[in-house]
Amino acid sequence: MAAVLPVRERGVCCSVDLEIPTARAEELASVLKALADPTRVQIVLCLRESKEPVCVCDFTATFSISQPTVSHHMAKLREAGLVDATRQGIWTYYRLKPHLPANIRRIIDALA
Amino acid sequence: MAAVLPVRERGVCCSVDLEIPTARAEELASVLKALADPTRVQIVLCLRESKEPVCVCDFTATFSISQPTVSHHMAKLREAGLVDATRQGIWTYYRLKPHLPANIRRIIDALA
DNA sequence: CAGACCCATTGACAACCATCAATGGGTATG
DNA sequence: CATACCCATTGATGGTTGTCAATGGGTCTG
Repeated sequence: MAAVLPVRERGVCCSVDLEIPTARAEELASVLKALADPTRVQIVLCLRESKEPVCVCDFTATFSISQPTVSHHMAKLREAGLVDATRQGIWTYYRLKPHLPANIRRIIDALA
Repeated sequence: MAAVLPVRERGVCCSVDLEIPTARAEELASVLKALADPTRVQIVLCLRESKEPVCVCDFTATFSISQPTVSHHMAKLREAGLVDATRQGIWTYYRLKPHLPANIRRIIDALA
């Protein structure tokens, strides 16, 4: 169980190999930030499950937060490129963006 | 391509079915929050790749941030239950916690 | 047109976050 | 013992975030 620890020499620290470029890490972090809220997790999972786009007013009816806050959350998801909005009459419908990058899709699937 | 939108009636909004309980959404959000930083993404991916635990001083040598900031990031990952620390002499080694929940593991794997 | 409805934006505020300088505690070396 | 090293904590600061009240712009119904 106790992992064997590397032997080291005082005063000698080695740079670590980065697995991904910094720019990519920033992209990923921004997507993760968009998902890092309980309400947005619920919204994304709901959109993932729904075959049809979902109307904002239903989200407003579901969560115990104000309508502007729901709108704010939808905007966050939109800016992160995770969702897609369509207006029809007075209603705005959201869906998960089709053809999300595979790894983003995997993250979302892992939440369910 | 244009998705078919549900027909609605004015003044009638329906609560949406939540896919997961609120408590679980909060748990997931807290893990996502721990991952939602470029430096921490790099750290986690590095730990994921490394067979041996990694010494903090190497992270300090890798990123262009101060030592207290590195320490702060490690603490965040620790509090989120993602990593594990072992002291040996003057060194502190971190590794991904073994036996992470499968879905958390899947999220981390999706970052690579 | 008048009113009701849906939604986004703005402004404000408290809470949180990433960062650093300074500090202190623990550990090895000479 | 004195020094050097590694790391965590504290305090402070500028930036970001989640939230709401207020507002305004669109859109439909009567």
